[in-house]
Amino acid sequence: MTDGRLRAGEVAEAAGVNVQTLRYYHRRGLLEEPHRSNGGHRRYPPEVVTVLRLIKAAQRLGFTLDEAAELIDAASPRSGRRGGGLRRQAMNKLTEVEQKIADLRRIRHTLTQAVDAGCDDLMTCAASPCCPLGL
Amino acid sequence: MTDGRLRAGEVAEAAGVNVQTLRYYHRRGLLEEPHRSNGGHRRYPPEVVTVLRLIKAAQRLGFTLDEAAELIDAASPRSGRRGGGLRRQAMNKLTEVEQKIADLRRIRHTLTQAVDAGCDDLMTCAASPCCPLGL
DNA sequence: GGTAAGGCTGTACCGGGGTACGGAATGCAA
DNA sequence: TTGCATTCCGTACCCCGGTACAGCCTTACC
Repeated sequence: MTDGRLRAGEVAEAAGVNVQTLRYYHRRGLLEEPHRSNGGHRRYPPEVVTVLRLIKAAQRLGFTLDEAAELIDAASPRSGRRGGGLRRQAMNKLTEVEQKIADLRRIRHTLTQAVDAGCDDLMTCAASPCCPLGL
Repeated sequence: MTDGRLRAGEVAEAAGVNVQTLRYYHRRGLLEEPHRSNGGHRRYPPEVVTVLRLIKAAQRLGFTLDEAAELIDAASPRSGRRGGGLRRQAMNKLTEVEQKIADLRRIRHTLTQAVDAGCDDLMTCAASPCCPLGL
């Protein structure tokens, strides 16, 4: 039946995910259950591939799956609370990312100090007053 | 018996970890099993608190528990392969941290673009040729 | 209508870092 | 010595993001 609907394997292939991952996303509520064939096989509309790509893009941007679900929900035309959702969440995430960068910079600084101190024995280093780890 | 040895709860309290976490670290091989009382209770030497603080510091620096175990092992005076271990691992981790910072900067860039685009409907945004998410 | 590829379900497992529970035994102070 | 806090041990469970397997069923194509 060439009705434009896709089988699970085709969706998975097109989106670059595992078929099991599709089921996992259904369980997690990230994807709606599609219509089934008489035999119980899922027949996906092609749009689901875009949704999957969105999820993957959100993950790359540091969103968790729950956050990705919220993003998709906020972006859904069927969602009552349209407008501002995506933008607001992206801005919040931007703040988180800034914070992570700052944290990592501090970590980098500490590691650099540890390397520069030529500190090669943690117990001795930890006991010394100049220990960059601040124990 | 005031012999300077600490009970599990005292160690946990001093190091700011859960008592269960001590047992977990023993299982993971991060902490040596200490001497036991006649009744089988662990009596820790005070130094173990420093080791725990080292583990926590290593975690803050982005090391996994396995890596922390290696660091402690490399730092132990009883370890045959002293010298260079800590420094080398710190340098490796430094490279990883630099990479993470670069990744986050790219993410920040993309998020900024998404916010600037005022994109508030993912499906529409994804379909547009100017979509910063690059779907 | 046969057959192979693909899909269905439930369940278990991975790794990382723990936390919780229950029942018995110990430790310690009054 | 009594009584309460603490610790013991094994085991199970948590979150996160999946992945794997077994055994059966459907679909698609020849």
